[in-house]
Parts: sequence; C-alpha cells; structure tokens
Amino acid sequence: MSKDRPYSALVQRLKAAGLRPTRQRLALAKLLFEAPGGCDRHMTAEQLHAEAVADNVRVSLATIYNSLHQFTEAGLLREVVVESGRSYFDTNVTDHHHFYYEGSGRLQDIPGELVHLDSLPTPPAGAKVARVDVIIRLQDDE
Amino acid sequence: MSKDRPYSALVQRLKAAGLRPTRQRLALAKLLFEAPGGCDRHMTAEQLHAEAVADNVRVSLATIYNSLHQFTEAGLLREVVVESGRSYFDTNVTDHHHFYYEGSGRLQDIPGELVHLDSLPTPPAGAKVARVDVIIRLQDDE
DNA sequence: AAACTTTCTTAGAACAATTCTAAACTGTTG
DNA sequence: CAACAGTTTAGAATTGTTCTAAGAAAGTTT
Repeated sequence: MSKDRPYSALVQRLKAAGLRPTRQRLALAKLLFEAPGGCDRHMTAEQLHAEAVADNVRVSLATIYNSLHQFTEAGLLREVVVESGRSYFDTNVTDHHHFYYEGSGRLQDIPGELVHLDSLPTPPAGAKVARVDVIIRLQDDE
Repeated sequence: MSKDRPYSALVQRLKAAGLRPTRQRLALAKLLFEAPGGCDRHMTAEQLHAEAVADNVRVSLATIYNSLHQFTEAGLLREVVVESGRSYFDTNVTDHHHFYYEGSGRLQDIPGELVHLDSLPTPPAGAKVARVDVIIRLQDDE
C-alpha cells in the first residue's frame, strides 16, 4: 500500500547510505533526485533551500548543509566548486566533467567518455587519486 | 643607474599590464614573482599578506585582494579554486594543470603537455573557451 | 505503547573569506 | 607644483558556511 511505503525507493536509498530516512532528508532527496522535469541537477545550498521553502517543506539552512554533505559523503551527490563563493552539488555521480558558463554561472555536464586524459603523471607514492575534475570555463555574455 | 630604476623589470611588467607601479603593487609583485628560492608559487591572499607584513611592507588586506585580482585580470596570475573557502593564486600562467593534496591543502603543478585532452565536446555556439582546468585530487594523510 | 537511547533538526550566534565604502594619499601630467 | 585620476586604507558590511546547545523525532527495548 502506498500509504505504508511513501517514496520507498528513496527510503531504501537513504537507508543503504546509512542515513535515517527522516522527514527533511526525504523531502530534500525528493527535490534532488526526483525533480519533475529533468534528472541531473546542479544545486547550491541556497537554491535547494528556496525550493524546499517553495514546496512548503520547513527545513533550516543548517539542515540543508548537513544533508548535502551527508549525501555527498555517501556518494549520492558530488560537490563541484567553480569559483570562490560558488559551489554546486551535482546529482550526477557518474564519471563526468563540466562546462562552466562564467557569465551566467551555469554548469553543464560533459559525459566522461568525451574527455580522454592520457599520460597522467603518476601521483607521488602513497597518494591515491580521489577524483579528477575537468572544468571547461566558457565565456558567455552575462 | 639602479637608484633611478628600482626593480625596473617589475615596473615594466606592471606598466605593460596597464597598472601604475605603486609602492604596494611593486612590493607584492616582488614577493610573488621574485621570491628568493623558487619560481612557481601558489599563494592565498592571507599568505601573501603575512609575507608582506613579515617583510615590513605595510599593505592592507583589501589591497592584497585588489592587487591579486588586478594581476589576474592582467594575466600575470591565474586563480585556482580548489574547495569552498580555498582559492590560490598561481604565478605560473602557462598552460598547465594541478595535483591537489586534499589532506594538506597543497597544490602542485603538472606541465600542460602531460595531460592530453582528446575530443573535447564543442562548446555551444557563441561561447568561447576561456580556460580548461584539470585538478587531480589526491588523498593524502593529513 | 511507555521508557529510553541515540541521532536529527533548529534558530541563532559565530566564523572565514571576500568585498565595499568613504576618506586620505600618491603617481602622473600639464 | 597644482590638479586630477587612480590607489590605498581601516573598518564596516556581505556572503557562504559551520557551530552550539536545546528540543524533537526515530529507533529500541520492554
């Protein structure tokens, strides 16, 4: 019965990540991962907060930050820092890269296959590669 | 005569960039581009400010930020944002990339030739590629 | 489900990095 | 050297983010 298992897929997803499926985490996960139109989203904390408020979900900004970081930690999100005070959380956690429109501040995915990194220098002994970020910065008229 | 042309190379460099060679800009340029030991530096605003103070150059933090941005604008520096509140100014403005040690927060240059980017997707019409940043994030024990 | 433990959420304060402001100062030009 | 535009400054203001301590909700045990 749907009444007994609201958003069961999301609940499972949170549980699998070791996170209690609380009211606010579920609401935020719904906004992030089950947005009506699209799929891959690039959201700032403020944007997500605004969406939550607009959707009548009462969450504090602190919880937004907590949740975004916990989701990121759990591999449900990926953080992309584009410039000084501007950091996005990307719902696409597959191997991929980004176009960054400097004028509008918009971020756009580039499938991982489209960028071939050859002959990466071997990182110093003892260091593991955590991730490779490629950001192609575009100049667009603001 | 050296008395008439102190740091003439730097003076020229600033003038060529359309910047008045003021006392503080010259002092900062000297710290950035003529550091005793090395050549390529990755400095934060705070670090540069600390160096200036240690060198008995009285500059306000506001001027540090102004100068760093003006130098960057003029192509004398390149800004690299690695994470939320952490942005470096790199004296190496040639085409190159970076290793970022997440633990220590250190940045290390990778010569441009060592990374081959194939088949970059064509950026949308009307947009020019301003720069391609590749950051290889390394996990080192903090 | 009452009692209990643990984990979450919250408002607001605190913080760090950066930018702004308005006044004082300096480099340059005539 | 006078005058002006460009620069510097201290301190306030802003922005994005984290911390704190207290109350609320979830999970557990009975």
